[in-house]
Amino acid sequence: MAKATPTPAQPAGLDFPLVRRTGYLLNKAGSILMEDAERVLMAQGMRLRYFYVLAALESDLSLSQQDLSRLLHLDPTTMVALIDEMEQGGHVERRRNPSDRRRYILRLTDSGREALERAGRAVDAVEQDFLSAVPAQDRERLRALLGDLLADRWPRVIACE
Amino acid sequence: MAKATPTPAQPAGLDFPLVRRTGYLLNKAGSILMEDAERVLMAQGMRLRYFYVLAALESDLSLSQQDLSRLLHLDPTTMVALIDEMEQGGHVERRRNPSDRRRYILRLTDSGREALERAGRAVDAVEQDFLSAVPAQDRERLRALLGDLLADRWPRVIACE
DNA sequence: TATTGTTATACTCTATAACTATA
DNA sequence: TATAGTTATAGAGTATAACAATA
Repeated sequence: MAKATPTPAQPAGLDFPLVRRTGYLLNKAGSILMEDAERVLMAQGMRLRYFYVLAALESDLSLSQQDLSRLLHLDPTTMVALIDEMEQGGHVERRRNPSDRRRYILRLTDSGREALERAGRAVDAVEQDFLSAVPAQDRERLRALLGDLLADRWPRVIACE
Repeated sequence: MAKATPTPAQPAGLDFPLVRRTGYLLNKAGSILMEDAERVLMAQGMRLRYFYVLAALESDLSLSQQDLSRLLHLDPTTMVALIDEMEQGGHVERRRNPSDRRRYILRLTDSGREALERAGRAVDAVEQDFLSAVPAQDRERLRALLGDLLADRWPRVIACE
């Protein structure tokens, strides 16, 4: 509110019709942020989707692989390979679920918890850098708006236990 | 402002730490919108990146293939295949640039202009549907915020000539 | 019969290197 | 020498189908 920006969302030096579409901007912002995060995490031997899995497992919900794949919108078969890599990296453990022996219960290891924290700090920095063009109040406003927009779009099933 | 939303960006039924990251929300919003648009455009024999190319060519800037690839952040070699398809579909024409015979000048055909309009309406509908969860004032606010965030991130070179 | 995890496989997308024609 | 466009090709990512173990 304090900022006087009567000008439209048309940035310096670039004028083509897509730039005035919220959808295109949303898409672009998301992919830029993803690429930046991926680049920073790579330096830690980490990847963005590893980070997503670690973050999802932080809440002790007894998630299975397919729970995870639904939650993160990844194919179950790619989740197999993903968890393979993360288990080999020592960040995640597979235990059989005693009450349904088809499923695993995935658990963070101590090393996984450390990696999560380290990656979290890196991703924080990337996000803050990206969002620094806008005052803090607007950053919070943006987060709230996005939360509202996505409220009905989260995956239905997050089966625990 | 009229809406009383003291609640954080934590949607109904889903609580895990990623959901409170603006970066994750941005990413998710962008990819959902992209998938929705792709699905709708498919029914017209259209694709989202065709639409991007058509929209970029609407402004008569004498863009070459590499201009386009820089503008849309696509590899020059994928741009070749892309323009091949669109030329075969009759939406785009390649003409040699007389002042630099290495380059093409890409032009919309009449059919391409029609396809652009039709696709534009479809994408409008998708965006409006996605954004309908939020009042019009906030939609405009969102667009302005995203525009500010991206102002410094647009590709440097948009050679016209 | 349905579901979880798994493998093998095919398909799409993207990136790399080498070539041509122009500059 | 450098650049625009092109081709061939390799690599990553993703999706499909079939299977074993369990429910």
